[in-house]
Amino acid sequence: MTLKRVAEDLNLSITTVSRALNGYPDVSESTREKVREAAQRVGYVPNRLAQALQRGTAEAVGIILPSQFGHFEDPFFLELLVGVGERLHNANLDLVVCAVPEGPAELDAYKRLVEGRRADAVIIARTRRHDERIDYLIGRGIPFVAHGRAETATPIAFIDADARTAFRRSTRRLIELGHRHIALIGAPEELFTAGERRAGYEDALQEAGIAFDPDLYAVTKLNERGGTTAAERLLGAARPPTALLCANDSIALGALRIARRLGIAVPEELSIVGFDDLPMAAQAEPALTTMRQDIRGAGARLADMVCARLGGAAIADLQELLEAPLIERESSGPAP
Amino acid sequence: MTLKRVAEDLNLSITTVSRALNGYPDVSESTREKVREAAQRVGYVPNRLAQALQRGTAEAVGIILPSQFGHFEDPFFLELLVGVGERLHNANLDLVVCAVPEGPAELDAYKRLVEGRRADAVIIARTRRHDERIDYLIGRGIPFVAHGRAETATPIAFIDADARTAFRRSTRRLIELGHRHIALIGAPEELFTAGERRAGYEDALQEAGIAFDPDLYAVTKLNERGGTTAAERLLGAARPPTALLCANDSIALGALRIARRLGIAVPEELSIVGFDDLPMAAQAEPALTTMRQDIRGAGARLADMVCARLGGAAIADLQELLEAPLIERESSGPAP
DNA sequence: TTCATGATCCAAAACGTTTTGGAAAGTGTA
DNA sequence: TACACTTTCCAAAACGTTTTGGATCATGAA
Repeated sequence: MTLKRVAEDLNLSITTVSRALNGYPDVSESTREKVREAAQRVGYVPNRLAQALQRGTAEAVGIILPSQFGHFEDPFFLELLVGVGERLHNANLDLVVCAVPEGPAELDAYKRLVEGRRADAVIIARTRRHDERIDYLIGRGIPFVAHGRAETATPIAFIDADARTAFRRSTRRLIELGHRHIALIGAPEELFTAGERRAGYEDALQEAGIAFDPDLYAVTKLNERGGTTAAERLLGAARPPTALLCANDSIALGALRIARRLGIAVPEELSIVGFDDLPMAAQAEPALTTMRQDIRGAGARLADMVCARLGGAAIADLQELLEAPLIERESSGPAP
Repeated sequence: MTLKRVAEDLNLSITTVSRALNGYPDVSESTREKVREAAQRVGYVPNRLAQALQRGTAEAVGIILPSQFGHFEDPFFLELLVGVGERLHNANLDLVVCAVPEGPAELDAYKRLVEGRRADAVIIARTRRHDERIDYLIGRGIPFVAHGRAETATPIAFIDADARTAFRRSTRRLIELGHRHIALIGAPEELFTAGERRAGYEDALQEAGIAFDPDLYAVTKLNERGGTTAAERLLGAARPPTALLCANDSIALGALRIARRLGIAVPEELSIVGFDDLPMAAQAEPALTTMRQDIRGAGARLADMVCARLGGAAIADLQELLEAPLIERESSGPAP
């Protein structure tokens, strides 16, 4: 059902029907009412493609989901997606999702999305320190908003958890509990957040006068398997740590499993702390101490920021750092 | 960069440029090469909105994600999404995602999506026995594919796990292990799959000459909390069951937690069986016996089916029932 | 020479919308 | 009456693509 048909039914011009429905003042109230009624009756819904073409804007934002995430990271992404999607829907913007394997295909997908005018802006997540996606987007002048920061020449719009502060606070708390041998299972170093987490950890160590010990530092993928292998190595060392700070809840859950397998009591012999506060963190046995991130809320803010960006807001006003408070549960306690 | 600009650069008509790029035979190889080169050089990417408008097809499929799923069900949906998305991307179709709260807004979102020509077809998941979404889509003649079945007057295209067979097999296995008091924590009865699961359970009971006992049947939401409350009630009864068959891994994990809290040993005193084989099922303590569903694979098939449907395939050829084999892990064993 | 044939190319219409720049008719004022 | 203004409407262009239905020209056959 098109505008033309509605216009013909009413013996009006397409122009008038269009303007009646869009609330222009140059159409009389009586015809406007007639048009509304007719449109309603025949079930007229504007063709968004035609609208978009005419307006020169797609009324949509794109997001890529890297399809080979480890399973245990998934809850993070879906939460983000739901947060973003719901808010965008309210703003009458569509969300176009591409699932592509990480790698060159990913960049290509962004290109298709925006240069093919399918999306006006994109959202990217899990930023790397040097992120070719961001370089590309900046180079092309494509509006985007990131979940996570990056090292870029020009500032970008982002929302991110203040992981540095959070990790400093958690480390300090562990020190307060008497721990001196605190290991960090960090994220892959190409991720921006990896540096933040490590920096926070080192900040607290330094404040307490504890030297950073490379043997107490491991790097691994942000999933459960990464947690198991890293924890296995750290806990098998000559002088094993009494506390394990993990970049991620998934990693922490993996560590928890290894501890159980090795017969190490948590938290009596070993404290474990995660990050994200995934729903399953509270369900773990023992319940996981972790730093909380409101992922769905971040998604909603991300959507708001995309709208603001499309509305011409300055990038400087679109940079948010969110608190990640420490939630102490059963997996952490005083040093043995 | 538009077709027009490329044409002007080359002193050719828009028609010729278009036809050159689209491989029509009525353009000479030499000009085709020139056009290709020029398009490449200036970074021409066709405007998909214009293409879509002209072709009368959106080249996209829609999917709704009901935004208030319980957290523990999420992995299911993301897996499905990734499976669908990846395959659609390969078919050069976009995936438009809407996140809306369940309820009337959901139907509205479908309407917007397809009547606004934003999507050519839609995918729906978690079908209900009488599903107003399906009625709507059939009524409007909108192509769709469902993950899950429904009771409809006309046949629909679907892919679904054969839960009835799976539950029959699992129940039979429990009986084989000596269980006679087997409880079922079923899904909300408006879901189509709820009936299937219960039917499979009852089939096996009947085969073994065991009467169905309403006191051993509970219904609950498909999430972890549902599992805890239902299990609490069932296990607190006068003659508690020795085995718990759950509609879902999430429910099973909730039940597992309750058993632990009540000091009931699993599997020595109580066997627990789930459904889905979520990644976390294998990680549970004890590892969960469950029926496996290849969710990502189902997503990929779903995408294939949508393409087939858009290509004019008959609905009768687009109905698939998938095996859900029993994966026996640590949470089930002989009856006490 | 004439005519059909093929090989290349192109103008224009169409998809459904929004917007521009009036036109027509009515109303009040001088 | 003549004029300006307001109200209400509309034709046509535009967005970027695909497709239809030729047009043009060279080639070879009759």
